[in-house]
Amino acid sequence: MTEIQLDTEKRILLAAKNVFVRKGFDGARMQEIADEAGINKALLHYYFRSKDKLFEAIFIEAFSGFIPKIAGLAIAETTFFEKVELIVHSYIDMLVANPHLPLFVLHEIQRNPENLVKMMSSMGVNPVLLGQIMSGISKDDSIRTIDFKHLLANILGMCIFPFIARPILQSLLFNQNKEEYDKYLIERKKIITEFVYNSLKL
Amino acid sequence: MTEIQLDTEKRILLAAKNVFVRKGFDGARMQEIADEAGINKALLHYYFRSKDKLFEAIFIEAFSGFIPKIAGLAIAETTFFEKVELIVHSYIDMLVANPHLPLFVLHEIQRNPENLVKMMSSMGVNPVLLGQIMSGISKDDSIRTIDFKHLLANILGMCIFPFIARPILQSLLFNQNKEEYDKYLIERKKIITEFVYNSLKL
DNA sequence: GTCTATATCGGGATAGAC
DNA sequence: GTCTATCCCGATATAGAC
Repeated sequence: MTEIQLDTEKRILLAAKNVFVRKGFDGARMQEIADEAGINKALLHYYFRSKDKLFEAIFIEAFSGFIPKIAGLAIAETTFFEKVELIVHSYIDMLVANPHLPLFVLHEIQRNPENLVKMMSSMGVNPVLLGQIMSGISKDDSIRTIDFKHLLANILGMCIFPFIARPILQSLLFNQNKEEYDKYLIERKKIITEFVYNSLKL
Repeated sequence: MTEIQLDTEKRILLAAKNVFVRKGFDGARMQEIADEAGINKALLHYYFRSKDKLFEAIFIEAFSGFIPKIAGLAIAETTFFEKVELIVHSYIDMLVANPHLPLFVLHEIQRNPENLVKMMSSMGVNPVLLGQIMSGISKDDSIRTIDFKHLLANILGMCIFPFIARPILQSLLFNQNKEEYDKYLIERKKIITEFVYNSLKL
């Protein structure tokens, strides 16, 4: 992290992100955030008026990182399978760097579903945009026909699942060997790309 | 539910399951469980000594339903692809009936990872058993070679993801249309089966 | 801006009557 | 077994000195 001394607000946001992501909203304690930021509770309320407000600030940032950056890819001058490879690789790299992000986002999204739609549209993600990408794919006649909605869920599911289910899978498949599991996660970049390729090529 | 009047303990367990699954351990309130069971808080502590104990009882049941029943399939006298189809269909049917189960289990598994291994082995799920299934698959030379660990994550990921990410995807892909999303979930039984088939057949 | 001290409240747990 | 009343701690939030 190389924190040569960030200003207080930054330190709070960093600490809050760590604690909220690890514990969820209900499990997180203002005291723990204060400790991790090297300050006291009162100062948290000085910068952010309430726990809710602080959480909101964290969540927006986390959520935007979690939504796949597929918009840009829609226009890119590459083949369909190169796009898939790019999505899978960059997404898994992001997850390796932020392994607790998915479960955090998914859990808190259900706690407060109303805010979701607002955040989505404020981020420029909407069904219309996705419809355009959709039609772009079905035009490619070198691949098998597949509904974009299903393809998206397939790819994201295969990428995300091993991260959110890590405690189960690491025990079930690797006898709790952490290093082996990290290797497994990296392997999946190639595996998933090939899996999609084999399934859709004609 | 047709509850013509279950005995108190059953009513508590049912109410607790609903509340815990909806809110998670930290978010759940003993008061809310009591209300939903039609009793008061004190009686909860009479039947189950603490919130932790009550949760434990719920979680074991929920967790065992969540672990795929793949053990029996290992011996079944069917082709590989028929096994895949059977797993996908029965698993998605289970998820349709219990849509909140996955996120609940996944979240609480991280809250208390130590208990996990015990529960796994007490349920007879272990790497050795999975190793046997693994070798059973690689023997089948009518399919492309794939590491069972990756295939398992692929299938489970594709099945589970649309359920845990429902609030995002329903907004992103279906403009919040609930009925359309339910249809989409059912469609996935066929889609996933075919996706795996196309990817692995030779 | 940052601290200590304190108000306030919610929620898990218990006592004890019926 | 089931209830009401209460204890008690922990956690958010605020007051106010420096």
